[in-house]
Amino acid sequence: MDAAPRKIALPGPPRTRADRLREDLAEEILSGRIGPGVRLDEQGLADRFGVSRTPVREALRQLAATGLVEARPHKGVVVTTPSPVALAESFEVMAELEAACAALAARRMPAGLRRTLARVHGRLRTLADAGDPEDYAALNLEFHDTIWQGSGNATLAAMTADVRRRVGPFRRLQFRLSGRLQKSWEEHDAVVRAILAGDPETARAAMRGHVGLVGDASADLVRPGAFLAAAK
Amino acid sequence: MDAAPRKIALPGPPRTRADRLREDLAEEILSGRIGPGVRLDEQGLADRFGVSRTPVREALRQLAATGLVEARPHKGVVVTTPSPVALAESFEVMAELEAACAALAARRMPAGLRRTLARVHGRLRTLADAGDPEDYAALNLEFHDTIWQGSGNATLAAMTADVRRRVGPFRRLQFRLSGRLQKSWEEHDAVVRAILAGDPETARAAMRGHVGLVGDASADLVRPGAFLAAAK
DNA sequence: GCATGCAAAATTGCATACAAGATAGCCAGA
DNA sequence: TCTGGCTATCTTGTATGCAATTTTGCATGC
Repeated sequence: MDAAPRKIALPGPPRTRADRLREDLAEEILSGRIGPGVRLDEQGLADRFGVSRTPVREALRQLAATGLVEARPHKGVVVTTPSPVALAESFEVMAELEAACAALAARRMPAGLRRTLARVHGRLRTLADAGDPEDYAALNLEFHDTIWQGSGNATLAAMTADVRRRVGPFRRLQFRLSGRLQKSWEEHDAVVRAILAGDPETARAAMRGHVGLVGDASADLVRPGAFLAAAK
Repeated sequence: MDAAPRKIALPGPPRTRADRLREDLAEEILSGRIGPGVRLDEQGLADRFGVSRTPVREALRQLAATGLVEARPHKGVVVTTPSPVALAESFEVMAELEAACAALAARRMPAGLRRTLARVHGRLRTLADAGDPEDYAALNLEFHDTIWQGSGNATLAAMTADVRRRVGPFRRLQFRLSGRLQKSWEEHDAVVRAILAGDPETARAAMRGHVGLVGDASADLVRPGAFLAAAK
């Protein structure tokens, strides 16, 4: 006999409909498929996902608690439209958090992660030379993730990753701009040197400058159209 | 005619049962009245608050999204019991956030807030001399809040206040310890001097040291009994 | 005495029904 | 024609009932 289970038993706990809905909606929002200001109709979502309103409401409430959507009593929920000021503040927070990660990493990043960091940094150099914005952006995330891990503070790492995810739809990735890849790599290089040298404050300053530049804390980095799309 | 409304019209929007439940439960958890590890029974809460399970569930889902409670499918909701490691990490995050606030405040705190800061600082001096831990703790919060506002970054200020609130139940306030008030005030003094002098990095370092000491990032600052109470 | 398996109870997840508040459209009057 | 208010409709908030899963208790066998 075999009777191999038709459904592959995933390791995770049995997931509920509301959980899946929450993740699906979050993904659609963060990917930009559902833009800021769009109203999320409960019955509409229920129909679309083939469930009742109850799990939809629970998913929306969780998203509201994380700030991804805004819900006002009896007035429905809409995808959050951050003000330019709020966006600039988020970028500044991100810069400070990333900088803190770098500083802590400089103090206590384990040898294994240091080697990983150096390796990723080296591969980024190749991609920068090749001028490949797509792959550079992907590996760039891994670069930062390595430093988050290197902070030795999972809570801080999670917060940093979360803020970065949230501002993601509003960043304009400038990697396509001529020379931006090279400049980014040089900024990375300063961060890597400081971390490997065990110099926290230099690492912090270098990282803050790097992130602050990539997502400069000014209104003009808002992705054009994001707010227009939000306007009803 | 008068017909004065019997219910005072509060400025806020019409609140829903789930909202009130969420706030009430959050308050009970953060105040320590509902300790870590305590199971939150849906029907029990519904009976206690005189509502049905539906708003209770929505409140619990929101609390779960913020990390105050943990919900596993079909297994109920329990008040989050942070591990000693997670707690230490949170304290470290708090120190970094407070330090970032101080650094930004040193750069751009408006004159009005600077005067407020100086005034609060002066009153704290009086309370420290008088050796009044209660009032000192209260005004100490105002001291920090002034700096949060002074950062000019409402997002950062909110994050910092939130982290502080969450670790609140696990801090052991050492203001009662002899000499602690004086030492705290001296640390404050270094922060205030750096902010008023417009020296961001000195302010950052001073604040990090201050917060790091008040809630020292080591396991022994966990309030004794918090985990014992959690043990079922 | 202890482990194992089954059944019943309890609890959570979801769907449906109803209530309350908000929005929109219409009609009356100026 | 425009304005004000009223009603109809729609959406959300809450309650209730049922389904699904977990847990508990007991009986049975070793």
